[in-house]
Amino acid sequence: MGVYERQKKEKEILEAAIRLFASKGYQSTKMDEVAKSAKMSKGLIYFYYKNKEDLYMAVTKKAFEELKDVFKDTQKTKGKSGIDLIKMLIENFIRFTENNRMYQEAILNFMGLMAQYNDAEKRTHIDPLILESPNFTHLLEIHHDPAKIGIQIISHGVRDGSMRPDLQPEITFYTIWTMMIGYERLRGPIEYENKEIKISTENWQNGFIKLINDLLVGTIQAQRPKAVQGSLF
Amino acid sequence: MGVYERQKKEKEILEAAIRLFASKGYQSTKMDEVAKSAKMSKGLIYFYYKNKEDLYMAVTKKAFEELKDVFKDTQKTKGKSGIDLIKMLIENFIRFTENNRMYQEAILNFMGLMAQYNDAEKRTHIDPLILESPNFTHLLEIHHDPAKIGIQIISHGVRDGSMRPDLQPEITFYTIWTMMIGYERLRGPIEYENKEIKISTENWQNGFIKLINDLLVGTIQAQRPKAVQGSLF
Amino acid sequence: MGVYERQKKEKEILEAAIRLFASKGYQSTKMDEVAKSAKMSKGLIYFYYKNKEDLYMAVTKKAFEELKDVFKDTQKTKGKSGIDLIKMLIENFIRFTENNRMYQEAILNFMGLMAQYNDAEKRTHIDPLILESPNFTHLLEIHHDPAKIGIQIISHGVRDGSMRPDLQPEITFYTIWTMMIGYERLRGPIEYENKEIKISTENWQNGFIKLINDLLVGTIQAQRPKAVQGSLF
Amino acid sequence: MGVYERQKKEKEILEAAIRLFASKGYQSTKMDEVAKSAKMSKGLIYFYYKNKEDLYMAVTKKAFEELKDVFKDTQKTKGKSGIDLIKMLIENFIRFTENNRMYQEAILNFMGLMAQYNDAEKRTHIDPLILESPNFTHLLEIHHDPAKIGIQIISHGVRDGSMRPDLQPEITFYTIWTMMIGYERLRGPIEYENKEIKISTENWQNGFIKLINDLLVGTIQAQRPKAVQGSLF
DNA sequence: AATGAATGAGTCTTCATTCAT
DNA sequence: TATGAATGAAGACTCATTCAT
Repeated sequence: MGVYERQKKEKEILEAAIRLFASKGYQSTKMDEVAKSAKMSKGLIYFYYKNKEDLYMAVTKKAFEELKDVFKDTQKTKGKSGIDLIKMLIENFIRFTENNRMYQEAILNFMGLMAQYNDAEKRTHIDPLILESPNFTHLLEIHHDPAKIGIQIISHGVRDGSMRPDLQPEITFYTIWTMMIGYERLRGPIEYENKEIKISTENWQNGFIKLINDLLVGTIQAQRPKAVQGSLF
Repeated sequence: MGVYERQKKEKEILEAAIRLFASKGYQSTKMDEVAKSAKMSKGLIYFYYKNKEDLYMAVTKKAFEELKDVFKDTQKTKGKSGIDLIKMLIENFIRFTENNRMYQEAILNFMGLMAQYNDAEKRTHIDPLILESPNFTHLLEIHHDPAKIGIQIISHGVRDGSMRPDLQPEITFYTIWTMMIGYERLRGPIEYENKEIKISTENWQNGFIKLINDLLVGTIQAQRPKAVQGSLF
Repeated sequence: MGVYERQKKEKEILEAAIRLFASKGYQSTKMDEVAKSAKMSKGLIYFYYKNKEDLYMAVTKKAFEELKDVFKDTQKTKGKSGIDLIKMLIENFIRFTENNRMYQEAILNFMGLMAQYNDAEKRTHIDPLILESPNFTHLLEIHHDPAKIGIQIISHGVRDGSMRPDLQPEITFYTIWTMMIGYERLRGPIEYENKEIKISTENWQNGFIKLINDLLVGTIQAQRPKAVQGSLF
Repeated sequence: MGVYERQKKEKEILEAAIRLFASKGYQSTKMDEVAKSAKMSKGLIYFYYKNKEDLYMAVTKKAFEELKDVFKDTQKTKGKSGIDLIKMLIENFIRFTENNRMYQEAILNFMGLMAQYNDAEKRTHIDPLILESPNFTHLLEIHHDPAKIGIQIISHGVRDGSMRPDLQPEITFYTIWTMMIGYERLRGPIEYENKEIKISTENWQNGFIKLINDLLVGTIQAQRPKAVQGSLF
C-alpha cells in the first residue's frame, strides 16, 4: 500500500473525527462512532492514531494548518493596503470559525493547554497521553505560524501608511488576535433572545470591524478635560 | 438544620469543587474527590446538587456572580472618568482571571454552550443533564449582568467626554468584552518560550491597555493615500 | 458497615478468585466471572482490590499464609523428633498442594517474580501493577516465614539427635524446600501414561520421603573405590 | 525455496521468540514484536507456526531438546563414576537454567500442563490451541527423554559402586530431578536481601550439591534413640 | 512465499449515581 | 440529614489472526 493510500485513510479518519467532534463534542464522541463514520474498523483508527487524545491533537493541528492558510491566503491578496488586509483577515477568520465551529473549539482548547504547559507545576496535570502525542509536539512548533503572518500584515500596514505609524506590530497584532478569538465566543451571549439589549448579528460584526479599523487607522481625539486625558499613560 | 447551616454546606461543596476543577479540570475531578475535599460523604453532595453537571453549573454561576462583582465594584469607584473606569475594569478583570483561571474556563464554556443553545438544531446535542440543571436556568437569566454594567460604563464615558462621542455603547462594550475574553487565552501562546518573537508579559499587558485606550479615546488619524483610506467603510 | 462485614466481603471475593484461578488459570478468568461467582457487581471487586494483579497477589498472599500455617501446625505437634516433623511436614505439604493446586501455582509464580525483582535490570520488566500492589509489598515481607520455621525444625532435629549432626540447618532446609517445590511439578510427567517407565504414585511418594529421610538421618556409606569417592568434596 | 532456507527462517523466528519470551514473558511479548525481531512480516510467522501457543510450544520443545543434550553430553563424558556424572549433571543443569531462564519457565509450564492433561476433567480446561499444536503433541513424546538418561546414570552409579547399592534408579532420579527443578525457583527467595537469614549463592550451591552427594553415596547414620529411628518406615 | 493493513471480539477499568441503613 | 458500600453501563484500547495483493 502506497504512501498516498495511507494518507487518504488518515484523512478519512480525520474528517470523520471532525464531523463528530463538531456535532457532539470530544467527550461524547466514541471511538466506535469515529470508526463507523469513517467506515473502518476500530483497530484501524488506532493503527493511524495512538489514541483518542492524539486524534484530537491531529484535529487541532488541522485547525491550525487551515487557520494558517486563511492568514496566508489573505496576505497574498494583491493590491491591498495593510488595513484592508487586516479587515479581510477578520472577515475570513469569522467565516472560518462559522464553517468550522469545531476548529475554534480546538484552538481555544490548545491555547488553554499551552498556558498549563508553560507553568512547570501545572504541566504535570496535563494528561500524559497529550504530552506524548506526536501531533501535540508538532503543534508546539507550528501554532505560532498564523500570528507570525498577522504581525507581518500589521508591519506592512504601518509601512504603507494605511495604519497609524506608532503601532508596534507584535502587540498590535496580538491585540487584534485577542479580539478575533473572543469574537466567536460572544456569539452565544449576543444571539441570546431573552436579554434586554439586542444587537443584530450584522450590526455587531460591522461595528466590530469598524472599531478595529479605528484602532489601527486612528481617529480624531475626543475632546475632554486635560486632567483626565491620558491619566494612565 | 437551619438555612444557615445548609448554605454553609453548599458553599463548602462549591469551594471544594472550584479548588479541584481549577487544578485538574472538570473531567479529571471525580465526585469522590469533591466529597473528600469537602469533608462530606458523596451522598450529601448529591443532596445539594443534582449531579456533576449541575455542580459545574453552580460553579459557573459563582463565576458570573463574582465577575459581576468585579464590574460592579469598578463602576462604583468614585471620581473616575469613564475611560479610567474601563481601564480599571480591564486591570481588575485580568487580576480576576489570574486568581481564578478556573472561572474564565467556566465562563468560556458557558458561552460556548449558549451558542449551541441558541441554535435549535444544536440544542438537542447539549447534555440533558445541563438543560435540566436549575443552575443552568439561573445562569441564562444572569449571564448578561456584567455586560449590562459594562455598557453603562461606556455610556458614562461617552457622556463625560472621556471617550469619543461617536461610540455606540453596546457594540463598543462587546468589542472590549471580546478583547478581555481573548486576553486570557493568549497568555499560553504569548508566554511560550520556543517561538521567535517574544514579548514580556508586562509590555504585552501595558500595550494591550494602551490600544484599548486609543480605541476609546481616539487618536490622530494616520496620513495615508485618499484612495486607500476608508475603502471598506 | 463494620470491619467484620468488610472482611467477609473481601474473603468472598478472594474465594471466588481462588476457585476460578484454580480451574481456568489467571489469564482465562475474567473479572466479570469473579464478580458473578462472588455474587457481587464488578465495581465492588475493584472497591476491594486495586486491579486484577492485586487480586492475584492477594491470592498469593493467602497461599503463603496457609503454607505458613502448614509449617506452624507441623512444628507445634507434640512428642515428635525433628526427623519425624520433617516427614510430617512433607506429607502435609503434599496434601496442601493437592488440595490447592492453585496455591502451588501462585507460589511458584511469586518465586519467579522474586528472581526478576532481585535483578535490578529485570525488575523494570515486571508489570507496574504488580509492583504497586499493596499485597505484593506485603508478600515481600512474609514470603520467608515458612522457610524460617522449616529451618527451626531442622535445627531441632539436629539437636535432638534424630538427624545427622553435621547438617547446616539453612542449607539443609532449603534443599528440602527445593524438593517440596519440585515434587508437585513432577506429578504431571510421572503420571503420564505413555512413557516407558512407570511408577505408581504411592511408590513414588514413599520412595521420595524415604530418600529425604536417608538424607537427613544418614545411611551406611556405599562401598566404592577410594579414587572415586568424594572426588568433588 | 529449499528445505534449508525454510528451516533457517523457522529457526530465526524461534530465536526471536526465545529472546523476547525471556526478557518480557509470554503474555507481554506481542506477535508484532516477534516479527520485527525476526525481521519478517507477521504473516510469515503464521506460515511457520499455527499460532502464538504453537510458537510457545515450539520454544518449549527446543527447551526439552537442549535439556536432553545437557543430559546426553554429561552421560557421554568418559572415565567418570556415576556419582560424578550426577554431580556434573547438576552443575551443567544449573548453568543451563542460568543461561536460559526462559527454558526453565517453559519446562515448568509444560509440566504443569501435563498435570492438567493427565486429569480427564481438567484436560478440558486446557486451551484448545495448545492441544491442537503439533509441537505440543511432539512434546508429549519426547519430554521424558532427559529423565530416561538420568535414570541410566543412576543405574550406572549403583552398578559401579559409586552410589549406595540400595537405590532404586527411577525413584532416585526423580527425587534428584525434583531438586533440580526446585533449585532454580529458590534463587529468587534466596537472593532476596531483606530477609533475616542470608546464604551466599556459592555456599548454597555447594551445600546443595554436597547433600545430593550424601544422599546418593550414603553417610554414617546419626546416633539416635531406637524408639524414634525409622518410626515411619 | 511474503507482506502488513485490516479486523473486531474481548476485557479491564472507571465513575456518576443510587439507596439501604 | 448523612453515610459510603454497591451498582453496572459505558468505553478506550489491545492484539491474535486473517487475507487481499
